[in-house]
Amino acid sequence: MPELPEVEVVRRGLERGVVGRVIREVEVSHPRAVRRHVAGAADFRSLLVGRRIIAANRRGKYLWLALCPEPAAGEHTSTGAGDALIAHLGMSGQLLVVPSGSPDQKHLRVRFVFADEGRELRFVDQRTFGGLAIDVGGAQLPAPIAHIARDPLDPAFDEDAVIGRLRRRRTGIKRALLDQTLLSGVGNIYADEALWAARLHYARPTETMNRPEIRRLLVEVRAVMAAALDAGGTSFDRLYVSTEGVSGLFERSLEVYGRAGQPCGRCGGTIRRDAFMNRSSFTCPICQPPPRHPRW
DNA sequence: TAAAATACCTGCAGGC
DNA sequence: TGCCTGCAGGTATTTT
Repeated sequence: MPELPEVEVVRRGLERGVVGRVIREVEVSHPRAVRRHVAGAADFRSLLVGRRIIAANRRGKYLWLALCPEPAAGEHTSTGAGDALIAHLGMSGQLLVVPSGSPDQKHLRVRFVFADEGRELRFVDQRTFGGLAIDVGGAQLPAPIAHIARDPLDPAFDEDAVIGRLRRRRTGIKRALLDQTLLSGVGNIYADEALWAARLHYARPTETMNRPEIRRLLVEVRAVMAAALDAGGTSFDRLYVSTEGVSGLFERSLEVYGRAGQPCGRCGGTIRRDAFMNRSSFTCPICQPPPRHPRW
């Protein structure tokens, strides 16, 4: 599932594969893929044809391609300054840069053809939780994602401010980690991995945590994300791949996620799976004992 | 106002 | 073989 490291791998692939190129044609084959573009698929297409991509950016798990304010010569009318093509991969979205003419993927939703007739950009999404949209004038930071907090790998991440906000919450620590308005980029996999590394149970009430404890947790969040980034991300069932279609290798390094019934690599305890927020949490019951007064 | 619950989706595994 | 159920989970929306 794409979390911050996976999305960053994709962003780097887009930087290599599509930045600097002019879009010649856009085919939307599944309207749900552009449902967040309320003006519809035809408008989506008309805003993109003739535009040059000038940057590939990321905030948390959102990506956006900044578009040149001026259209390419002889092509479409400009819509004004710096629009943005926003992308979210959801659970199963892929942005692939592939040779034009290569066979369509089963769940191909949107195809981008470029004026240079080189490789195509394809948005492929099995479960259609992801999607694309245009934000007019949003090249710097699109309005629909302005509420997303900075991630722990962002140089402008304000750790002291995040610790303060986290301690004012009245909820469980994992819920807080997954709240993208508090800090972004953390999903179910890396939340479980970082909590294991910090020896914290997911139901630990945030208001009982002191500053050094939260700081130590954020160190582990950063460490697990950086290691995953080095490995090219985590892939399950090939639902996450890079823009070149390559799976990540971090699954081999997971300590708890998806390892219910197996021994903890630190203490030998048996890793357990609990239902949590309509999904799963994996913990070592010895390294991560539940708190006396849990907040789920 | 904050926190929690729910809806949105498809493919697959497992049980019967 | 075919049907059914549960599960995967990020985000927006609704409810408490």
